[in-house]
Amino acid sequence: MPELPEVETMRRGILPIVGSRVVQLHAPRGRCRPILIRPALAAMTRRIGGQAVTAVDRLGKRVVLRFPRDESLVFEPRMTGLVLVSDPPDTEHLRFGLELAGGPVRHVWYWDLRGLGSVRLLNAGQFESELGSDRLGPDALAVTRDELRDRFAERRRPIKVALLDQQLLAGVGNLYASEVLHLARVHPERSCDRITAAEWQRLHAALREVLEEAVRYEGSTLSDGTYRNALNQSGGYQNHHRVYDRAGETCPSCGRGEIRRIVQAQRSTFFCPKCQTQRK
DNA sequence: CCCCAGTCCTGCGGGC
DNA sequence: TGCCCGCAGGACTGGG
Repeated sequence: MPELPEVETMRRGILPIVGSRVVQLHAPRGRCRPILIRPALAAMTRRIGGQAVTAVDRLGKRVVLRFPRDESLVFEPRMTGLVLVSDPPDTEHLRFGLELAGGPVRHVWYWDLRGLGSVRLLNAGQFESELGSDRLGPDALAVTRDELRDRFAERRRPIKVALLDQQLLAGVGNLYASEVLHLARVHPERSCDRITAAEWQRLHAALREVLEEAVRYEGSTLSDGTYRNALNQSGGYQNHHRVYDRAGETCPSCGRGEIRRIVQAQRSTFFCPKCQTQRK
């Protein structure tokens, strides 16, 4: 499940396409259901055909290709999407392709096993209304400590659940939420309005530390093997998870607690009951 | 404001 | 050996 580190790795992998022109768009037809591609290829071609990629950005968990006239091609991988410049894992789940000229890269592919993701071309107005600051919080790697506290502190929701809310903070998903809370020694069920100043400080530091380290390792490839970088290679951060998917193991921080799995908002949370205390 | 269940989708692994 | 079921969870929706 691509979160900030995985999507940032995809973004860096396709950076060499900046300056290349779009020759043709492709929508390969496998046997699976089509994903959301909007607008249809003909209209998309009219708007960006022949145009050069001016930048490759990341917006939370999305990869954004910028084109002239404020057009943005937005790849949203959701659970199993990959943005690739090399051959995809298979052709069956290949969903979208961008044929390029004038640079080192011939194709950008969008591959998506489960097909929950999407590829959308947005003009400036659509981009602002669908992905603007009203809809998406500050990036988890750019947020300041005060901003983090101000946006979260009044809310009466468990901090783990709040961290997954992209409107509050963009980029954190289920895996890194558990990792960040563990490093910050904050219990996942703690209500935001009961988190202390010292804990906001630790949370802010842990966000940076975990996400930056995960970016250095090019993200996490879980046992399902789905996530790959733009060159179809596995990430390395899965070997550095402290709690995620490690229920029953001994906590690597304190060496005493046994990592527990609980369910919050219908998703797994992993934490150490000894390091991460519910009450102060 | 917050919570919950359901929805999309596919592959995999547990249980029988 | 094969089949069914549940699970994985990002983003969204509808109802309480």
